[in-house]
Amino acid sequence: MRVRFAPSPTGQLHVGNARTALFNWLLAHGKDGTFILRIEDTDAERSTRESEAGILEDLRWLGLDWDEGPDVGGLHGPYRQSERLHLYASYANELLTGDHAYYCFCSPSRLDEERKADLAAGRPPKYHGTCRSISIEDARARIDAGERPVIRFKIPENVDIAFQDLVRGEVTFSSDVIGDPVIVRSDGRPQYNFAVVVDDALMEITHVIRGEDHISNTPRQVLLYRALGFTPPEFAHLSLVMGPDHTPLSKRHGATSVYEFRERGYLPEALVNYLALIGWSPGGDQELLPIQELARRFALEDVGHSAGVFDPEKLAWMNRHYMKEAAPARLAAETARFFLARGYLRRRTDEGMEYLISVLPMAVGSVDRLEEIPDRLKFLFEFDPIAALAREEVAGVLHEAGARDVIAALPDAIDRPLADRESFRAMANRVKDRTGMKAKALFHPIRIALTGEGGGPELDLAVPAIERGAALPSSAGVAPIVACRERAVAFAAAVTRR
RNA sequence: GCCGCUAUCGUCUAGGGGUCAGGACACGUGGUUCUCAGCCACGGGACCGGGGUUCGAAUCCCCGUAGCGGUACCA
Repeated sequence: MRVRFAPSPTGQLHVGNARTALFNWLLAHGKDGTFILRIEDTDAERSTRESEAGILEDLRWLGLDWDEGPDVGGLHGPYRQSERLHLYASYANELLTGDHAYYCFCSPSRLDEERKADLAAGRPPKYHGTCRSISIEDARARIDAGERPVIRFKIPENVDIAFQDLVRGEVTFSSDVIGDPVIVRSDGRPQYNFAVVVDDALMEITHVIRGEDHISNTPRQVLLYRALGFTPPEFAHLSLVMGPDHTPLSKRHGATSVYEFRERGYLPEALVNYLALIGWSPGGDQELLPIQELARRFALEDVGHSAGVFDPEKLAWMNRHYMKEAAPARLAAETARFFLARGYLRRRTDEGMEYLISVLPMAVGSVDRLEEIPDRLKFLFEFDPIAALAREEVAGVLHEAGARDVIAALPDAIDRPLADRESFRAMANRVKDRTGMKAKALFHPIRIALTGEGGGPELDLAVPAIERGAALPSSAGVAPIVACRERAVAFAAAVTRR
């Protein structure tokens, strides 16, 4: 089995296309097949090397590695259509001499008028076949005289073209609704439908798995295979991914490219797992599955027929799951950039990374994305009693019975750094004895005094983290962290002054 | 317009002539003796409409309707 993913390098990798790539990859890996990456860059105006590089990077990030492709080579290369132009020219010529194709000199404006007339008359708009009868000798003479024709493929009249779609079953089109398609443009570049057929045939692709938007291209491709003397591959058309309003997923729905998801702090395994579940079900009740297991269970027969809505909430849920599963060291490596951006980390040092690793677990699992972690841990690096008390969330706690007493008792109770859970608990007990406050009435004021926030990670974890951070030398490259005692003093003073 | 594809909770889906129509996300309620988040438990919530076939249809067939795709010298 040989499958391929064939993106156009005209922008970032869209999650819908990533899903197509994933399904191909899953099939290849579940069936011991070969996964090929081919770059469809015949649209010279829109294709760029930058987006090609970006797409390759995104695919690798997702873990969708390929066996043959533009960068790794292979026996069926080259793997960029722009480097295969001679092949298309040669096959176009074959079609021309075999009377399966002809030169067409019709002007765009004439074509446009015909199309409008067809539409107005309620006919399917298609090429009228004006140039079909021009002999190849006459055509060559006109070319020599300077005209620049396109080459069209002859669609036989009045035949049904049927193919077996591995996800949808038999699909039939009448050739009468298909006009003779352009296969080579006037500038000599091949048109999509033609290039794909030549490439898929030459690359010996056995299963073409692609988006549903290609389903109506398939009949003309099947005809092309036959005219070229190739056996058509198996086809499978995947339904498209939609936005919540059931229109094609686009920028106005939020993030749509793999790159954006990566930038926002989604883990690749979360995106992969989520994408696999749009339009496919592994069966059973278990949805959280590693990519290898997805591959093991994947079957085209189980792929759904209808379009799926992309649900960022469910992706977020999966991302939380995978963040909790990820090793802290990996998480720290992935998250450091966000801490750097916020200034919480001034540079990457071993000591700074160790600190990150120690504090990350209390934040992970309560946020949707890595990007949100610094905010969840903001209390470590930013402590400003005045600003905190200006917020209702914090100031409101002062009205709770005994809150002011607890806050006043705090500085003296913290007679040494609260380096671990036990010393924090012991300190809390001292305040409890002194003020008579307990449970919420005790801990809530302690929280605002020590963190400046009304909510946040468990104090058992948060307080020792503050003290560990405060003990860090400046060489650790971590933004200065104020110790608990100092915090308590400053906060109590701010409350009194108020 | 024409051609094609599609149709189960709000969303992703399982099921596929007789099921209490199952699960997940989201939502609601409660719990988790510091909070938010999380987590746990419980709960509400669906077979597009109409015909047919059948003892019986969400399931098969037909017709509607709706959504999507195509109808390019884009891919």
